[in-house]
Amino acid sequence: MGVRVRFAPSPTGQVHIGNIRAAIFNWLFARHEGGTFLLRIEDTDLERSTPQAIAMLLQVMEWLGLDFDEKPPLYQTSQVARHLEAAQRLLAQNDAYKDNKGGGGEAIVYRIPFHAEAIPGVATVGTVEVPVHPDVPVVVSHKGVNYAGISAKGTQAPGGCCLAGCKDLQVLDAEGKCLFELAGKEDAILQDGAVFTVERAAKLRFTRRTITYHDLVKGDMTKPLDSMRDVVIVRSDGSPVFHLANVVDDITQKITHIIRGDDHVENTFRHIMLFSSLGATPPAYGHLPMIVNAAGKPYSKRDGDAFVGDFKDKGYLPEALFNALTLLGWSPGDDREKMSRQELVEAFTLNRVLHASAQMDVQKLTNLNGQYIAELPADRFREQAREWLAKYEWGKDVDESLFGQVCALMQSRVKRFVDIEQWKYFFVDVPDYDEKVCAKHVKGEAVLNGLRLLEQRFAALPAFDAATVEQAVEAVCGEVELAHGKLNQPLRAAITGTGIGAGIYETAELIGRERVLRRLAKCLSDNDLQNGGQ
RNA sequence: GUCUCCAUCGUCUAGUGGUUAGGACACCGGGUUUUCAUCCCGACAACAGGGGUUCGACUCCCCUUGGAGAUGCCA
Repeated sequence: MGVRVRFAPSPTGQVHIGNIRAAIFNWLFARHEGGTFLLRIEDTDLERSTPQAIAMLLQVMEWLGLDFDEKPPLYQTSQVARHLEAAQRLLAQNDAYKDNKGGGGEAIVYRIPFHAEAIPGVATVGTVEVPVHPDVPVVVSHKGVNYAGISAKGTQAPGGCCLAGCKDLQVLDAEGKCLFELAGKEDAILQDGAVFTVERAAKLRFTRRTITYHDLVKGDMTKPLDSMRDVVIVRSDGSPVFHLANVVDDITQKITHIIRGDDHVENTFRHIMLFSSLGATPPAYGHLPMIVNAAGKPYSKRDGDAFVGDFKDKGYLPEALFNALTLLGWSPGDDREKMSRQELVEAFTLNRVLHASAQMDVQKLTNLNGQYIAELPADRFREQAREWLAKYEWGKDVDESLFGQVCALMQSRVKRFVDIEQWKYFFVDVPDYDEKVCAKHVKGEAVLNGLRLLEQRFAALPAFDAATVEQAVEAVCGEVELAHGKLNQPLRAAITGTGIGAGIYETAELIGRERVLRRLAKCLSDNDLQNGGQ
C-alpha cells in the first residue's frame, strides 16, 4: 500500500510555525514518496474550534501551497460515534474498564494489555526490584498496581503503574519475605475484579517488560511497561479523549506513517497498543524536534510572534517561509539552503531530520525572503508592491510610471514587503524628516554652502537625471572644498529625510527636479531657522 | 521522585574514528572612482564537563551537568 500521511491540527485559533512545520514535513514526505497527504481537522474542542479558526487554518495551508488530497478533509466531530464504538469494543474485550477516579462520573479507561506479548515490540527484560514506601499499602487490582515510591529524602514519591507492568509480581517485606504473589491470581483479578491490599511492604519484585518501536527519525525507542499507566479514553462526560479519537481516525483513514511533534513520543507507546487492541496494524512513526522560542521553550499559542499569519502580514513570501521552515531540523546534507519546492521534494527524507530542537532565526528568514523577492519577476513584484502600497493613504493613487521606476530601483533592496512603507519619500511632496539623520548630515558651513550651490545648479541643469545630478554634485564638492562624495549623505538627508536608500543620484532623478528643489529649499530654511533661534 | 528524549560558532546547520571542524544568517572590518538596504572580499566565532574503548575520538560506551517532554479524564 502506498504512503498515506496526515496533518491533524486542532483549529483553535492562529496556526503557529511549529504546527505548520509538521504539516510541511508531512507534505514533503508524501510528495517525495508519491503518497497521499491528508488533512484531518481535530475539532472536538467545540468551544475553541470556531468556523473562523478552521477557515484561517485552510487559508494558511493554501498560502503555503500545502495542498491536501481526498477533499473535503475529515472533521473529527463527524467520527465521534466511531470513537465511542471503539471504546465499547475495548470494554467488551475486557481491554478497558470503567472508573470514576477523577470524580464526576464514570470514565472509560484503556488497560495496557496484561498479555502484552501480542503487541509488536514487547519484550521481556528480566527480574527487577523497586522499593516502595511501607506507610502506603500496595494495592493490586485490575486497574493496576498502586504504591508509593521512596524519594531521595526517604519520603513518599509518586508511584504506581499498570498491571501489565508487573508481570510475576511479588510483594516483599523488609526481610525479603513474600507477602503477596500475583502468579495464579491473574484471572481472579482481570476477570472477577479481585483486589489485594498488602500492608507494610518494602519492595516489589517483578518481571520487567518493555515496548520498543522504531522511530523513523529518532531510531529505536523503548519504554518499560512499569513506567506506564492505563489510559483514559472516554471522559466521564462521555466525550472521547485525544488518544482514542486520534488512533481510531488514523485507522479509519488508513494512515501508514505518522509524522508529528516530539511531544508525542511518549504517547506513541500507548497508541501502538491501542492500534493493536483494536485489531489494526500500527503505522510507522517519526517524531519531529520542536521549534522553540528564544527562551528555549516550545512555541505556545501565547507566543504572538510565531504565527504564520504574522509572517504573511509582514510581507514574507510563502516560498521563503516554507523554505526557512524546512531548514529547521532538517538539511539536504550539502550546503544548499535556498531550495525550490521541487528540490525540497526530491531531497527530503526523514532520516535526515535532526533529533534536537531548533530556534527560529528571523534574521535568516528575512535574508532568505530578500533573496526570493529579488528573484521575483518584475511584474510580479510590481503587483505585490502595489498591494502593499495601497495600505497607505499616500500610496493609493501613485503615478504609474514613477511607481514602475521606483520598483525597478528598489526591488533588490526589499527584504520584506512592509519595508515598502519607507518608499513614502518618492511619492509625497514633503517627506518625513528623520531629525537625527538630518542633524547628523546637514551641518557645517561647507556642507550648507554645498547644498545651496546644488540648489542653483540643479535649477540650471538642462536635464535632470542621475548622470547630470552626479556631475553637479561632484563639481560642487570641489568648489566648497569637500572630499569627493561628502555631499551625498547630506543631499540624501535633505531630499529624502533618511540616511538610507538606493543610490542617491538615481533616487534624485526619480524624485524629480521640482520636488528636489523644494525639499532642498525647505531643509535649508528649516536649518537657518533653527540656527537663528539658538 | 520516576520515565523518555536531546546537547557542534550568538542562531540554523555539515560532519557517522584520522578534517586547518565546512557552509549560511547576524555581528565587525574593507571594497564597489570613502553615496545606499543590493553586490563583492575579509575577520571573529563552536565540538557542555569528566571518565573510558582505540594507535587515534566531535564521531562509540559510561557518568555528571544542562535543556525539553511525559507522569489517567489537554492535544
